[in-house]
Amino acid sequence: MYEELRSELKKRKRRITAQREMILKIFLESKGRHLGVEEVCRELLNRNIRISKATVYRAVELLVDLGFLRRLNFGDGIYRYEIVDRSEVESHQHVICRVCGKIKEINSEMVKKIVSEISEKTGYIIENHDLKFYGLCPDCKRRLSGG
Amino acid sequence: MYEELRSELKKRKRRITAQREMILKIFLESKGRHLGVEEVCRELLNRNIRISKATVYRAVELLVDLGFLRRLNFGDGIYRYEIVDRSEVESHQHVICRVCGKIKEINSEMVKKIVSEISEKTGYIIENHDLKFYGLCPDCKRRLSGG
DNA sequence: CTACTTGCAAATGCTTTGCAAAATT
DNA sequence: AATTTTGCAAAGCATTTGCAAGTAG
Repeated sequence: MYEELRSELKKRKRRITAQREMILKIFLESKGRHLGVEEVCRELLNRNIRISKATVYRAVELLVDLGFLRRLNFGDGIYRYEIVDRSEVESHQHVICRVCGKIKEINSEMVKKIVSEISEKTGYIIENHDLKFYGLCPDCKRRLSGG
Repeated sequence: MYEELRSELKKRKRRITAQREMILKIFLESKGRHLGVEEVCRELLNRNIRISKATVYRAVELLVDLGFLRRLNFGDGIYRYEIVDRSEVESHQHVICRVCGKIKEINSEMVKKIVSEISEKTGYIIENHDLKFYGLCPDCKRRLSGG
């Protein structure tokens, strides 16, 4: 993935820097997590690396542009990012527990159907989607009903 | 709807005020639109009513709590709100044009199926969802390909 | 009269930006 | 050497909050 980052940067005449590679590394090593800028900085500090917040903001924006990250918005006022897995054929959706905030990723078989239904009904070309489901995770369900 | 607002406010021992009713009125008269706080203030000013932004923020939060409004997040850093139509049996989804920003509401028949699929697969109790589809609307499609 | 609500201005919190110093090409 | 990137501090912007004055019950 680092090689791909380097070649993308070259293609766009942007520079290869240690900061950009480290930030991508954090995401590669945190698969399945959804990190905000603050958390990226914390992960970096855990590895004894200090990169300024401004640089992290600029790097994640660039990484989204280059297609390495996807920007997520769970409605808590913080933009979070996740790595885009290029081997992933299907998209995934997020299921979020309203009590503990835990996020599960799933892969519904129905999504392709829904997308073609919508594009037929509306005439839009659907390029992208953002599907979130909110509710109670099994643990919180148990905790709340069990006592 | 105003009567329902009054009775909900009474039930929760919150006060009935002209500001709260006016803000609800704006939404009732803007069905199908997705207003942010700034736009609500502008609509009020169009009617020669001045309500402070702080009050609008507090009112929409209350109206969401009471179930009259739904908070939306289209990822542009602004919370928008839409009226909750209680006669509406089905939920609706938003289809957003990435060029002109136009938002179409649709009602997919597949949503119920996807929700039950997800709740089976994950064990979550799904209470709510937020489904957005991004792409090109027919107009922008024509404009972009046609020249 | 009491408690809630409003409006203002200030504060907050995330994100962006200007600029000089540092790093890449 | 030229140009981009970084880090810092300041600015920006939507939203929230403290508080005195106003209003509903």
